[in-house]
Amino acid sequence: MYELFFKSFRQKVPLTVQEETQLKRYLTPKKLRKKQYLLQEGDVCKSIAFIEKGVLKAYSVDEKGNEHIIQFGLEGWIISDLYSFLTGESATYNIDAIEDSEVLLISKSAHEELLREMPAYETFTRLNITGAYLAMQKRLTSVISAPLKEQYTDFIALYPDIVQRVPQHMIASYLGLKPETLSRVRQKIAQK
Amino acid sequence: MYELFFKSFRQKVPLTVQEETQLKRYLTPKKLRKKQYLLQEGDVCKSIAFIEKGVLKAYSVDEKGNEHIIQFGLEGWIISDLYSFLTGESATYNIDAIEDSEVLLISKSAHEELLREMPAYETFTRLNITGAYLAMQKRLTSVISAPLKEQYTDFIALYPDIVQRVPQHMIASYLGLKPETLSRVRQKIAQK
DNA sequence: TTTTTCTATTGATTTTAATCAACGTTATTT
DNA sequence: AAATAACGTTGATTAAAATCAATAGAAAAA
Repeated sequence: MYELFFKSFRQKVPLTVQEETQLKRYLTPKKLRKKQYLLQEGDVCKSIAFIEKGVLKAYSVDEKGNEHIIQFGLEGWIISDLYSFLTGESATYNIDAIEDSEVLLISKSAHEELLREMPAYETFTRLNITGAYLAMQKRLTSVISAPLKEQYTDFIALYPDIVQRVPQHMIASYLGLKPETLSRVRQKIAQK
Repeated sequence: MYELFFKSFRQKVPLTVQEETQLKRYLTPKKLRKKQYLLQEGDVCKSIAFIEKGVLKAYSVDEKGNEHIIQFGLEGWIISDLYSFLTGESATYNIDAIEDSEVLLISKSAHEELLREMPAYETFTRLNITGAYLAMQKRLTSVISAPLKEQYTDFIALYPDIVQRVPQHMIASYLGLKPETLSRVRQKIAQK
């Protein structure tokens, strides 16, 4: 249940056995059924979730009821409404499971204590957020500059596993377009 | 020349006088004329820049020669091609000055040494990148979900100072649309 | 199994943004 | 002061994506 978390941690920062034992006490495992919410818009985000197994999505819903997916999360990724988590304001995103999933939760108090008391955890956090920032910057660059076809081909090149496991209309939502449009983009790509 | 940097630092993390003195040795001030490059695509990004004065922009250029602005930087902000800085690969962004500007440069070796030796600096870095992440996430949400009018009104509400100091066609570029289109969006907003 | 829901595709039409071109104004340079 | 470059706007046209509607297959639930 904790293997992936510690593997991922050690890849970034060395960790002693004592630290691992200590750290484990701060983690709360949770299982999610497909479609189950981890967080609902309006609630306060009480924890960061490390994904041990499964696929989740974070998304907002507009006035018309359309979902806009801001992030997918797979095994080894972290998912959360970070703004809500850090500020205590109510969440603007929903998070739910696309498949049956298992996550490790780190509560706010756990997070703060770990940051204060375990330097390795701060480094782990810094590296995680840096990686997330770089990934998002790449995505944003693509959205504002690349034509649709490239955006989609870039996406499948970068995240082939997501394409396998997630329905197309969700990928369309992630790319900021309608399912019909993505279907047509795919058709055009296939012709060549 | 260093006031804003230390003010910004102290707002995030407490800093002793000794630490401040030590830190100052790692900072290299640099003045930039309007239009002067801080970084050119293809070069390796050798430093992070803290902006003491002025306005800069980071942007990519596509095959057709169009600029796509990924980030503006004002006083108190940090600007860099972080991916290039961290990996040593050549930069995909250009950075140049929109106004005459003054920046403080932190080289890669300085950055690494500070991270190793000064815990306050790691915290400062973590908080900076977290803030940048949250700002970019908000922007990305807007790009994939909001209609153009809202994107623009959100932008002017969030960054009125940028609107004052930066030509409109650059704001269009930042929003991922053509200057003519932004002009028409503004016209429609004004009618109401 | 049968029903229901979810999913991807296609067609016709409307809406939206890009493109191409021209123009007047304001800033910079020389 | 004159010349040049940069900037913002407007118009006409083309291209791209959203919308509305219908359909068929696949997956999940009853």
